[in-house]
Amino acid sequence: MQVITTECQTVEVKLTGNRKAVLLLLQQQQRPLSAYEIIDLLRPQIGRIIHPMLVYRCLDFLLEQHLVVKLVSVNKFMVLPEGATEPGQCLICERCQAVTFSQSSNPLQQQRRKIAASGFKLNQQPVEFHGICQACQKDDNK
Amino acid sequence: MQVITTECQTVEVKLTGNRKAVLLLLQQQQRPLSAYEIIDLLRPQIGRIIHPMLVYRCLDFLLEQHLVVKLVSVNKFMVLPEGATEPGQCLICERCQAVTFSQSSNPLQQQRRKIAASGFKLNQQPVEFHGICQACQKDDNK
DNA sequence: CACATTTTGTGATAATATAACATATCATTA
DNA sequence: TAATGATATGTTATATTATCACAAAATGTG
Ligand SMILES: [Zn+2]
Ligand SMILES: [Zn+2]
Ligand SMILES: [Zn+2]
Ligand SMILES: [Zn+2]
Repeated sequence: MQVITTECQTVEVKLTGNRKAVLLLLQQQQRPLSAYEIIDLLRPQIGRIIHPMLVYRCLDFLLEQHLVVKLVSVNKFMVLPEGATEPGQCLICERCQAVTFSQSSNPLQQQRRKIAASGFKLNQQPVEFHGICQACQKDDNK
Repeated sequence: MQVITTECQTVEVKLTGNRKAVLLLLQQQQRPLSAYEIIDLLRPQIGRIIHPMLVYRCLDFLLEQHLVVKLVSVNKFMVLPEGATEPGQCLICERCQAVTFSQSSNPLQQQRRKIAASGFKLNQQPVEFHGICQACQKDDNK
């Protein structure tokens, strides 16, 4: 057993070797990774072929523990940045794929409460907004 | 050339046979379909094998024209329901996969303005919220 | 018509994700 | 400690979603 302190909670979880490796990688990278990027980055560390199933199973576990979030619109996984409270929001640039995570701001929290009041039970994953980031807009004007 | 009147605009587009078939199917079904569901449903109508590429190309065109929206978190495509103004929001049930489209309500519009003011240029696709619908919650309590 | 542009047809392949089943490890208690 | 059940891992195969590449056909324009 091992105590993990995250932004939103202190969890006591059985963090086996594989699960720890996936979590550490995501913590090091501080950016969203696809399952297959995780496989490629982990192979040198672990020193043998890693099957997709193994990584997906680790990710499922880490998602259940709220240690990791999935960006469902781009099929990538990330740890919550330092100091983040759930569930937050992400701005995803469709040009450069940059992802900016931030806390849910007031209107979004209000929207979530409104949805909850209607009887729909929201999950705890970030809401994903898609568009073009400021940098890419500037590039377009050149 | 052909004039199409949608919820948000009247577009004059060249709607070729394939594109028309995909659009009509989505209009008939009034629910989100995956590209491969579209292929399966279209085959009997068209009478020959339809390649994925063909369907994805039609969908790309219809997306560009804002005749269709993509639910990026579940890889499905739908026409906007009668009377919808863009960009709207969707509630997606993770248990039964039911999708409920609705207009962006006030707090969400406010949130969108806030994001726009920060310099991020949002696209016109619906924002997708995930959770468990009321019906599935009731089922769980049995 | 000649020519450029757009659309279509088609095969191959990439990227993402799960099913199924055998084996191994861990936890509980007889 | 040995038996047992629960959990985790290893592995192969397969399902699902999406794009690349290139040739042929249709369409628009002067
Ligand atoms: Zn949490
Ligand atoms: Zn960008
Ligand atoms: Zn539109
Ligand atoms: Zn449901």
